[in-house]
Amino acid sequence: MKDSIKPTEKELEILQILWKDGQATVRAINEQIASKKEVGYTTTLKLMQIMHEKGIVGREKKGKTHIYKAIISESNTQKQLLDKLMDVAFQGSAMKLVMQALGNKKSSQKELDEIKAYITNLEQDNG
Amino acid sequence: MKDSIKPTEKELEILQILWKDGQATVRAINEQIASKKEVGYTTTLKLMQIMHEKGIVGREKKGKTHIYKAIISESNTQKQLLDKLMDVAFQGSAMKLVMQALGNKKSSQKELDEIKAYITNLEQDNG
DNA sequence: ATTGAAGTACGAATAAATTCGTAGATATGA
DNA sequence: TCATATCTACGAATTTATTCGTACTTCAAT
Repeated sequence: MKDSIKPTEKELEILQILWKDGQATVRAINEQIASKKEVGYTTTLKLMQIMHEKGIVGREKKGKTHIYKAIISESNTQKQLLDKLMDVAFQGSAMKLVMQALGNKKSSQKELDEIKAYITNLEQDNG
Repeated sequence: MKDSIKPTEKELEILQILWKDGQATVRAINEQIASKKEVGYTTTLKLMQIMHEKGIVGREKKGKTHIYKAIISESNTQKQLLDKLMDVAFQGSAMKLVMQALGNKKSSQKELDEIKAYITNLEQDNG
């Protein structure tokens, strides 16, 4: 559970793809990223090598190619990032953060209902 | 409403103090920051000068001293940061973010109730 | 007027993140 | 086998953020 690594912004972009697809080659990831904004293949490669050094991703050799997958979990990473954001921008208050997030966006009735249900559930867990 | 400036982490630390206190001198801010972690006066000064150049903070001369205050609003900045986090870590879903935030922390009954009330309120606005 | 404490401006060192070129290794099909 | 397309490794340039030293200015108290 010790997961105090903080991925940089570009690293997160890669992680999101890995979380979504389960695993991927450098080329596959580079293609997805480059479809939004031009970026060289070796740039992505280097990033992934660094992430590997840091222990953020694992890899396995298949022929001459490496197949990567995320080592740190999505939810754990999300938790870390939320905690940090709470700290640096919401005076440490999770509630302020949640309210701002809810207010931000026109949420659909369905989404709001889901959240209420989720909260009710939390309350039951709490006792 | 145009507020597309993205403060860095250290800038945010300063902004939080300005939002909290309304206004402050470099010295006052440096003292608050330095109480957590040693940092030179001119470091804070430089940061605030840069923020001034960027238009993040305004200042007014009082004697030989500048009195600073935030130009960008707290809630607008929070919104930007949340949007970005949603993008880079929650596959763009506000709901995922909110649920994760709620689940993160043992929230008190009272806090959860506040949120439910807030949601009910939103629903009434919507429909 | 002089001096010292406290301010500002500014250049530059350092650190961290991002980007990419080049060299060399490896599989594959002609 | 040999050419070539596709990989990896790695050094290094660039960019952005952070930190601080030094020089100069300004106010206030003697």
